[in-house]
Amino acid sequence: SGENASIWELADSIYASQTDKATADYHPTYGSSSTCEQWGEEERSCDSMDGGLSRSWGKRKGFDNSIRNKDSTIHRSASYMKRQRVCYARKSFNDDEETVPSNFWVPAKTMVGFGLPNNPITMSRKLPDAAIGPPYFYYENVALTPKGVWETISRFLYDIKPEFVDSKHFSAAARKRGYIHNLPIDNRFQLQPIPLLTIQEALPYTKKWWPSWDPRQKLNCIQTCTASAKLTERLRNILAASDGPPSYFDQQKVLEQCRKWNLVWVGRHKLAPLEPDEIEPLLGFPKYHTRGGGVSRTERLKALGNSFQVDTVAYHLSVLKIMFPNGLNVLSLFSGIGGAEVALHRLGIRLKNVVSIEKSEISRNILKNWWYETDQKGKLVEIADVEQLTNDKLATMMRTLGGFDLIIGGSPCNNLTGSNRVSRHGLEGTHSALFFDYFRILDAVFCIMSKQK
DNA sequence: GTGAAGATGAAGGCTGAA
DNA sequence: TTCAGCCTTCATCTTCAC
Repeated sequence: SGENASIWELADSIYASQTDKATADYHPTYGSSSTCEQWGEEERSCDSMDGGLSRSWGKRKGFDNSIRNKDSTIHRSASYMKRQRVCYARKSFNDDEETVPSNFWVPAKTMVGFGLPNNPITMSRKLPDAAIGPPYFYYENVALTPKGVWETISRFLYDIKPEFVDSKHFSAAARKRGYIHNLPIDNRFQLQPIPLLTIQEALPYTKKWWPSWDPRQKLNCIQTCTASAKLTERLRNILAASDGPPSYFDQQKVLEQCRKWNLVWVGRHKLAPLEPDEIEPLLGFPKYHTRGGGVSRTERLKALGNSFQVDTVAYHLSVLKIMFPNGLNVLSLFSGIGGAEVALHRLGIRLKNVVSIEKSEISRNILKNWWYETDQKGKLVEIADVEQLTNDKLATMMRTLGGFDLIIGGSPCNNLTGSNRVSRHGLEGTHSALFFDYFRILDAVFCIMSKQK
């Protein structure tokens, strides 16, 4: 700790102190003047809409202005990414060395973000001028990316530093994610009912069969793949082979698979993976949210594995309720099965107009079904391809709707997650490069709305 | 064509002992 | 302070049965 400590170190420290019921008297200021200057405040101006990148794209430190006039796909080129990396290296050694700790971008171990419902942290943060809303935006992705990814994301998103949160604080399952947003952080509140925080509470039928030698209280991160029936059968045979408790060796072998595949105890010697109906409430969705419409179990699991943890996101979005008593116009990018929409709805925030961009037809149908089932009064516009949302279309749409109050989404993590053994290529990866479309659209919205003021 | 099953590790944070 | 060992991770691809 100390003056040079990162906000997460401070948050960690405070959280630990509060957990220990010790007196904590920290009032750290996020982005104090020195830090803010170091990270640069960019002039918010919008001279033109060429490519919609005028607000900050061409003004990134060390960024080649010639790039901004090229096709939007240019940002995915290897040379561009190389330039970015060089830019970062230079900046980190020259500009920020003194004020930004070397581990600044490492998520703090407890991952409590700017506090939790039962342990709110009293702090204020000063956003860079260019980032101050409205409109408000909220960006999400996996916390444990290859090195350098969050620095890049943060730099594009107006130098706002990410808030890392593990959803194990909101759920019985872990989900380590980073969030960058320009929302206020005071007076957040939690969704009701308060979620059940242990496996045995969330899945009470497992309690009867849970052996004393399985110490798990929390599930690991819910992913897109699931264990096969044959694997659980093999584990059953191992366990059934011994009369009494299994040997220590067998216990460790079984526990390794339990952790790897998030297996739970459903009978004597019987383990099973989580079913979609069980995952939905763990992630804060209504039960059967992804059911129906001919969606297979595999597709449901994949869609759920790619979604938000609703309680976590809703806690961050809760500050919008008092700010927008009449509801919100939402631009939802990479919507998936509608984690953002469900979070806002559960918070009691009216959805006036939602423009949703989602590639998967299955996910679009799930969101559409939820929209009608919950009797939404607003209008839902679904778009399949993010690249089809050109800046001209965006401008037209915003004129019709009166602008957006919230731009929210988590871009694909396929090339960032540690689970990917084949193509963990960072933001250069085919899927994860779509982050730059998130930025392109966000920046265009900022520009259009600043013109309208 | 569709869905299930199985094979495919590296990266990076955390921890505790030296 | 260092380092070995431990742990976790919004996945991808091929094969095979139906």
